[in-house]
Amino acid sequence: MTLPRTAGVTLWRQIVLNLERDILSGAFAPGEKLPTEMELADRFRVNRHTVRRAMVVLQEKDLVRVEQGRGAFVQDHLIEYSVGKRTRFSENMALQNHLPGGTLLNKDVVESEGEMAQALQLPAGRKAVRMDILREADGRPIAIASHFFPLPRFTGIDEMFVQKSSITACLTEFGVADFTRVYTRITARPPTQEEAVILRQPRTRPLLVAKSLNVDTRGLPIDYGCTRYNSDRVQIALDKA
Amino acid sequence: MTLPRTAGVTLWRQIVLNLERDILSGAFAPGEKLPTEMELADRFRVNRHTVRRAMVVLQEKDLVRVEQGRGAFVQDHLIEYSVGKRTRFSENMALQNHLPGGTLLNKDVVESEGEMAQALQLPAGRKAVRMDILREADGRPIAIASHFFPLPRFTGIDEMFVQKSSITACLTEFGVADFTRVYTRITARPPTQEEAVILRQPRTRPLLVAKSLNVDTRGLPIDYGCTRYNSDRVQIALDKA
DNA sequence: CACCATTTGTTCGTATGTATA
DNA sequence: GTATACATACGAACAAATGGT
Repeated sequence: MTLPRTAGVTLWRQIVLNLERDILSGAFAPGEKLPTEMELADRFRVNRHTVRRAMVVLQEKDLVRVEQGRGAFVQDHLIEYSVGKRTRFSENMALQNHLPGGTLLNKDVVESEGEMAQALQLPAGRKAVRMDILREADGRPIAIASHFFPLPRFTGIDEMFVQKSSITACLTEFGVADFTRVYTRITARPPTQEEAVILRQPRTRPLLVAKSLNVDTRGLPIDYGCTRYNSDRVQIALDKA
Repeated sequence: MTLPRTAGVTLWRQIVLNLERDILSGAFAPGEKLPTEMELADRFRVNRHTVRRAMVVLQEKDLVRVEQGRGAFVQDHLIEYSVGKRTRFSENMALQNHLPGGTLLNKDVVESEGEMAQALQLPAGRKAVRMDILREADGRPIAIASHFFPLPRFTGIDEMFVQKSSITACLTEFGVADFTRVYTRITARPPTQEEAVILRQPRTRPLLVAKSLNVDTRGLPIDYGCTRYNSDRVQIALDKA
């Protein structure tokens, strides 16, 4: 394909429009790898730099994402993770027609310490159950959630989760009929190697990190959590509904 | 300093406790560079691996952040950027005793297109004013905000911002007595080279990206924005107040 | 642009102590 | 006691990112 070099539109802009059309029309499917920059340069009969200039624009438009050494990929549809007073993982996924999943990666009893102790108002010396859960949607990993439940109140919740595989269901068993989100604080950082492997994402893509506290109906803290989302598949939504 | 190798505490854990104490006591100030891994290894008379192991733990505790090729730094206090129905930059900073600042980086008139057009409900062919603003707190850059105001309603708002340097004040002049946040969607991605330079951050540290829509009291969309926060200095807070 | 020193990141291999069956 | 498994600790080399010349 040879692009007209006479019209009032620069070559790189024509390439942008061309690829934009192909992506939006579905000729390149979401998640699919685009041809390499050299292949595109050959196809449009231009220099590779001209293609690169177009790719920068496509990235700004969130239509593609480029990974050094791997290639350019059509941006996947992002799962919207809604955060509000009543945030429940399963409900959240169901609302968007995603099949929720959860695997217990790790469980442990830890000393009260640092942020976790402060959030749960745990005095020094008291302990908490830590559970690391891999969150999945449609069979694909989307987040690693570390939850801390204060002891002795929630003794055995880890064993129970293996059975029920739902935190909400477990809490109900412990007499927590309802709970609400007190706060959520969101940051971003690169993943550790382990996190990248578990979430099946390149180390160059950041994590969205949400730290949150849930309390029961009496206002007692019951669950401090730190959830690390794959930022290629998830966006956090705050709708004022 | 030689660490006891006989006690019931492993070497790397002793190093964690040692550095933790020095950071919390202020012996290493926030933002300061720690000694290199080799220097710490010499100081504690251990192998570099043993120091690295301790650093992993300190990172998990959010006490330090490590940058390849540069070193390890004591984690700075994070500015909390609160997001809610009534989100105003200046108020937000003032509440936390930060001195707010804003510089107009760039202004432009753009065709309605993509997400922006959809959010502002702008038909094809209509235009909008785009303003890129560098947000600062205490003189340090914390975010780049791109705002889109629909035309013709807000003709000249860019000129006005140069005078007033406050979006809220400009909107008041245009008869917008009050406005509210309809939604905020948060993602994360690596910065472009330009963004990294402007925000004075390494390219290895991610941006927090918040896309948001504001409407006036009649529910008409007036401002679509895409704000890119330096994730080393800012965390987004959602308090249920 | 290339080149270099500094610093962190990764991967081999090796040795040792400490539980546990 | 012995065998096995696992975590701890050290050593050397190389890769990758950064910053300066």
